[in-house]
Amino acid sequence: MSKELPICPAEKALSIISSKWSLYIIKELVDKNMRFNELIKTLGVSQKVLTENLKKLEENNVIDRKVFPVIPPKVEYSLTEFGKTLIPVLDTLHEWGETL
Amino acid sequence: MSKELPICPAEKALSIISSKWSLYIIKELVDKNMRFNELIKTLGVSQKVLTENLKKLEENNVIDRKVFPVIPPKVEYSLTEFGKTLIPVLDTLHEWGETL
DNA sequence: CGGGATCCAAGGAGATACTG
DNA sequence: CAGTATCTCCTTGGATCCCG
Repeated sequence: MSKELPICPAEKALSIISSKWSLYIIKELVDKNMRFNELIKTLGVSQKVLTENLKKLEENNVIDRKVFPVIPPKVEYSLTEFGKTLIPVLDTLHEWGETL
Repeated sequence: MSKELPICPAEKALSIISSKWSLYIIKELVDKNMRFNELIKTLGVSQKVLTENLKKLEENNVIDRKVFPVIPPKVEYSLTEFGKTLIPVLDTLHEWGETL
């Protein structure tokens, strides 16, 4: 019954980048592609949480998921062109965070 | 046991603005001061949650809490000068959010 | 190797009653 | 009026096991 606030675009943006790992996932993908297990090892995140985060980022067209039909399986994640537009936004956050 | 990532400044920034209501609290305070009950009525947030959010924002020097020693009690919240530096950051988020 | 399924703990958020 | 205290969900994140 709380008042329905029109959802602010800034809130939509936050809903994408404010999960615990999305920031670091994106950071890893800025200058290279990464495989599922590479992200796990580099970030120290659990499989379940990484999967959830990747799925959410993919649904929002921030990252791309490329499956190589080989044995053993190989999946590479990368930033989409749209995802790259997020970088300066995160830089802004980063700069402000440094003043804390 | 997860790897201790050095906490990114961007993550610190997010920890401040990513709670459900902080964004809207700040938005209300951009152009005016607000009292506790005014925020409750305007935002439709519960007392407990509003209190928690305000306390967190105050601890991080984003908002100022001014108590007027009158009966009945009067408390006004406002953006600090530092808090105002957050506005362009939120604008950036807002703009990016619109492209979603 | 890249997940899916399940279970569990912790914290965020809401509703409500009470107080100086 | 401006909170505090309490109780109850619900959502996130973490750990583990399983499978093609």
